[in-house]
Amino acid sequence: MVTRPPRLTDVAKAAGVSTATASMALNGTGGNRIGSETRDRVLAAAAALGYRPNTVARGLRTRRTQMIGFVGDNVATTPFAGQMIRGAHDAAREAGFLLLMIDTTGDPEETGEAIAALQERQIDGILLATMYHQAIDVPKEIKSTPVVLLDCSADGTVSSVVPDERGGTLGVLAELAAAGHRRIGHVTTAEDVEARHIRLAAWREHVTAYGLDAGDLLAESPEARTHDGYEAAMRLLGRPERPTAIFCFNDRMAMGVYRAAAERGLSIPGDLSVVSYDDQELIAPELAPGLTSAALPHYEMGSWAVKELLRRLDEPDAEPVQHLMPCPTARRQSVAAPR
Amino acid sequence: MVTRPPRLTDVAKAAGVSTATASMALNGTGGNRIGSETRDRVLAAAAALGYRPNTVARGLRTRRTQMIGFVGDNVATTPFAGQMIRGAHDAAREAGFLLLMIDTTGDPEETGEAIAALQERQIDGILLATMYHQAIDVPKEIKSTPVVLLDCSADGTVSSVVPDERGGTLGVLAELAAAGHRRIGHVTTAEDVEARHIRLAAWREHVTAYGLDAGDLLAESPEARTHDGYEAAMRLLGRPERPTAIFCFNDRMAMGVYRAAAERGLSIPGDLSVVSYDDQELIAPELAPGLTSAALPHYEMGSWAVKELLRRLDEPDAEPVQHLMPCPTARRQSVAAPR
DNA sequence: TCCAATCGGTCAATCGATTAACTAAGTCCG
DNA sequence: CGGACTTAGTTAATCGATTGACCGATTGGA
Repeated sequence: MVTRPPRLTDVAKAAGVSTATASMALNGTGGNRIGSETRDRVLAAAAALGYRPNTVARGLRTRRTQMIGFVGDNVATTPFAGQMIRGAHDAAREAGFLLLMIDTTGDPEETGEAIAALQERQIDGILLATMYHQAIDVPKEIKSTPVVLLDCSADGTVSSVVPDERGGTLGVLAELAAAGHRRIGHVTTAEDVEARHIRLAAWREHVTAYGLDAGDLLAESPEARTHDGYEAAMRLLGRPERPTAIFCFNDRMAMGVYRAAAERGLSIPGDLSVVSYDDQELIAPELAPGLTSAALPHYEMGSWAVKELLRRLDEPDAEPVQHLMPCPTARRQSVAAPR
Repeated sequence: MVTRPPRLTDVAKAAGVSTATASMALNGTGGNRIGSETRDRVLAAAAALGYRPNTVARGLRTRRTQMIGFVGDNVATTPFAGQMIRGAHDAAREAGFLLLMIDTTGDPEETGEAIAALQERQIDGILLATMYHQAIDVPKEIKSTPVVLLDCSADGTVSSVVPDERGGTLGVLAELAAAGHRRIGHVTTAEDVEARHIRLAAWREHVTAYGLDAGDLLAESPEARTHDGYEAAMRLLGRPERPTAIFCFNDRMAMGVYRAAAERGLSIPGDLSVVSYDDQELIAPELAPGLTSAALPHYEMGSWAVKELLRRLDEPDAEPVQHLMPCPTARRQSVAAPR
């Protein structure tokens, strides 16, 4: 016998009340219109029947689906920023929301379609996430739907959260400075991304404060892969007056720097200290010696974004907030005093 | 002026027909009851108004939400199996479905709650995924909801897809055999997971076929992290008659094996060939030399699972299928002929 | 010529909740 | 005693689509 799941009507009938009463009793709405004895009867009936509200029906009536759309460019599916989803997921679930996820290639048209698909499903709000910190245009498809940007920022008309790249950079550089380093090199990518610019600028500021020529200490490669890091480091370590420490654009490049150091016969951290950015879980702690790295607070950003979104659902007219999330330094063994 | 999105009524009015007609025209339902001229008028009106159906209302009526629940234990949020989601996501989207994701810690009670939360939302089916290939009990909460297991298997009453670990193992071992290796060691974990058992058994079968004693060639560590691989390899390479090649339980352990080889003064692949399992994108291609590894077909499994689920939505009485997905060998530079 | 089938639609019930408007009974107080 | 409140509910409209039942006008066959 196929029994369909119980409806509110069934609960109401079992408790001997109207569906209106049952609804109010279960949801605690309607102020004090429901007697406590009646409420108990309804609750008991619901429990006995194993009643679970049909949120589709509820959503139709209330225009709230308790679902948040998560649109990301390769965020969900690449190893890098998964913690962003985890953070969003946890914060959402805590508030009784679920994440409806769409991953895109980053193509604006595709993003637009994704947003439309989510809006058809009447999601309550949208999280727009990118894989790397960057500036974007908010798609015009989002008109009335509340939105929060994750790891990207726009024109200031919507809330957003991005990592505090400058703070993170100064953090790991301070680590080196505290160990006594002055000649700190930088190995970076030539790609035109926000992260590169900010990290580079913060590093430049730091070294020029010591009166050093940043040009002597900078090495750049076309991309940010292991091999690019290797190449840049080989060049940097081949210069007449080599740096005593290197700050890498990210952990992947740092892996290449480790390789280059080994090839040049330099031990880390004895001959060369290395710090980096991203604190990727599959790299930074796994390298030997463990890599000191500024952590991208993916989890915290995801969580913050959901909370901000929920806040805006309650107060649609609140001022948009541009949030900078701190990047704490993950200390490991790749830093020591220079020889 | 806040204009609410157009409803079917608006389209019908604009086209001068009833909502019934408009609905049928837009959905192509009702056979040939709609004249082609009328249909065009409706379509034009819908396009002009920018009409998008409210899928919540539709879902209430049709009992189909075009959403699939994805329940995973840390799957979504760890770097490892993200491609599983990607595969499921793409296959779902192609069929007009979206993924409603819940990540759990693997705790059965939590999983039960996750399933209930999804069922409340009237998802059409559920994908139950685990991070590593393992046997599970299908939660009893899933009664009437169609379900497909991803990277895990159960009692055969539901469809499932898991990697063909045996085939994958034999694949990389064949690679070594073709290069001329006989004494092939195995570095593995002591954890009680399906993957360990199958890979170990396939390896044992392979080496005993040469009349070798598997015990001489096996080294085990408590877990499967880099350091565990390092320790096991150090022991294995310290034995009197060391293997000419090592098959590692996974890429993480292989990283440790690389380190051990370097420490013992053995070059890869000159003195020692190494093959592994998982083909993790942040490890296998990034090591030097690139690591030959049996790839876990996460994407394909995710995609297969969704297709199977959709099939079962159409034919609920179809026989459940237990699918083995092949693990192709990713060839790199870590294999050469023995000295 | 007349009945039945076909064509091209419309009407109204329905999915399962929420909630504004209403009601009936009891209470309070001048 | 009577009007105003309070208490504890009920009735019925509503959200926006889908779809079974129905209907009037043609067409076709006997």
